[in-house]
Amino acid sequence: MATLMIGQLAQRAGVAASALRYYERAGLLPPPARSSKRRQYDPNILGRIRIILLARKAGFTVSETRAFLNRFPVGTTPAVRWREMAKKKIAELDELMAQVAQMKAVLNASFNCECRHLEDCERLVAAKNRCRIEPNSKATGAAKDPLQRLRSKRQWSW
Amino acid sequence: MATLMIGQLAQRAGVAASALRYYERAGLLPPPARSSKRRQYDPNILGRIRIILLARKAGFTVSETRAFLNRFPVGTTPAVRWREMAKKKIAELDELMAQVAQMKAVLNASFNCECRHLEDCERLVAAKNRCRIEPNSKATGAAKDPLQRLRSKRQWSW
DNA sequence: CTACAAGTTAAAGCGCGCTTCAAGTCAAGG
DNA sequence: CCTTGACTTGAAGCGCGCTTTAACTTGTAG
Repeated sequence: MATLMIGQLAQRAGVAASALRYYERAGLLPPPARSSKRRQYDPNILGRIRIILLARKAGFTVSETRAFLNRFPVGTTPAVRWREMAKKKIAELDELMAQVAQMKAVLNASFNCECRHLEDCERLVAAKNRCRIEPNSKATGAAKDPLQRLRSKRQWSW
Repeated sequence: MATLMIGQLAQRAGVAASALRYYERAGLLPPPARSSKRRQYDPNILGRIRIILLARKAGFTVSETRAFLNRFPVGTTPAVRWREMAKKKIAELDELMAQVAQMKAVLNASFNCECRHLEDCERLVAAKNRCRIEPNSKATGAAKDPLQRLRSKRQWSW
């Protein structure tokens, strides 16, 4: 019955209050009622938040999640919306998997040489021999942004 | 014999001149000789550039690539350096694969409901029934940053 | 009445790998 | 001499998903 303030809602949903404000700005959450400027949430909104988090877990961007929520013709059932978007997302994920597999191939196939110094490798590479063996060096046409980011901590002070 | 200006080198290496300057600042490429402020490259540097690009293709960050090039005890052979770093990177890639697999699982298992409206799903979710089925909802302890980015073009004007 | 906790906004920050821009320098060709 | 084009630098920009900060307002407890 009682409405929730943003902090309480955030706690129940397991996200930061700032994230909820962000979702509101981004059009994922409807602007709630206010009591003297403060947001007063109907507890039912938790269902929606959980769906948003589910979409994020599935790999959808915020923008895609917004599309899922409000960009389909009215009457389109959630299941239909989801299946349509999931299909595309799965295709993207499959391509990502392929790129990752390619990286692993490069990791395993390169520098199986016995050069003592990097300079030797450089010369071999230049001479088209291999120190590396890019498994199949036919133009793979990889996306410019292979994946990017598995980053842990930064350091720029070497 | 003739030295190369940055534009020519960039063309031969298949990268942008700005990238070469960036690599220099980042410590991947040694500062070349200069003729009236302009960089004059020994063509042999191409070997090094190709190695840098190979490392990037393998999924190493710029910082990791720098480590590969100059952070090992002198005398460590390229092969040993590579294998050590590749081992860690492969572990990271495997975790990424696992996360992607998890996403696919969520994509396939969710919204297999027959709700007509999202509100129905929200209520079901709230009632702990499922519209979604997170396959095994035991705490998976996923990293906060699942993967991120498969982004195509932006739009923020919805 | 006075603190304090929690809310509010707009704007800036982060991380990564470059790219792009502004403003200037310089060499060679006509 | 003047143009043209390639180079130079430092700083800022991009994209994403929030978080953080600064500066302020409010309700509530004591």
